[in-house]
Amino acid sequence: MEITIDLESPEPLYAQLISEMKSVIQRGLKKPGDPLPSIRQLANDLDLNSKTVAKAYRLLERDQLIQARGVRGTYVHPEASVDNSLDISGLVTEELSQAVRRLKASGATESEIRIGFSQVMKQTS
Amino acid sequence: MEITIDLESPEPLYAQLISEMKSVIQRGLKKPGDPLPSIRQLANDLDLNSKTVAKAYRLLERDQLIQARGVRGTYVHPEASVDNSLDISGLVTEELSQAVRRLKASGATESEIRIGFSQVMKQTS
DNA sequence: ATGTGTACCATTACCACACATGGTACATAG
DNA sequence: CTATGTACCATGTGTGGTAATGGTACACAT
Repeated sequence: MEITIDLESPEPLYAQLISEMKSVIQRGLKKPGDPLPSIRQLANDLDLNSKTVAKAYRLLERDQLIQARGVRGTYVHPEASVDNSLDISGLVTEELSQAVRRLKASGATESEIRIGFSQVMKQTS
Repeated sequence: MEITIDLESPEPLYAQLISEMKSVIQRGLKKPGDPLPSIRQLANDLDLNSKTVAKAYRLLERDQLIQARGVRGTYVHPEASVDNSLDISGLVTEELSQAVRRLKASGATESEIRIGFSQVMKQTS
């Protein structure tokens, strides 16, 4: 699986793992339908906690790059888009920067925007 | 000025002061054009730091509730709207909750939204 | 000269959050 | 029976931001 994790990097471990997995899939080392190592297996190989690997798998699945078939294991998504069309991270940045730009134009302070944001996140949770 | 500040409250001191000032103005205890105590004076009376009072005054002025005439003191804004029409705080909440709602509908996690938000705030500053 | 609003510099304390870890448990396909 | 993904419980650590403090300085109206 040619995956390396740098414990010294400021980049979160789960994020590193996501990048590595994306790279493996997009370079064709693993093709749609191919089985992937189990969470516990990969955690053991990379010397990571299983929860960390599970988090990476969970996000990769939501981005349509892998497919968790429950008890039957995890596989590369049958329609894994090499150019991930639904880039949720980019969507988040886009949507939020528009909102922030509008608010600043209305005279809102950065502090107020931060405070309002945390309030909104408290309510909706 | 009948203003009380609760040092034990989780509510920030400057926020408490803003609420109290709004109450005083909207109840008509201070009418448009009336002079207000100076920053240092009020800070001394309430036993607060002058920077804290200055912060409250600064935000109140931006909301058109008071009017700072520089060296000549601070006064209740001539057109202090009892129902503050340009409620920036409300605008912030409105705009942000819409954005958050859209993002959640797209499958974004609360964590991702928080991360994206802080990234946006870093860039725009 | 005095007091005004304002603008910098800085530090301290606190709190929320992300990150990562560990343990346990469950239903189920093989 | 074994291993799978998943879901809870919990803990510790580090980081970043807010809040509040203090000091100093400036231009200026009275």
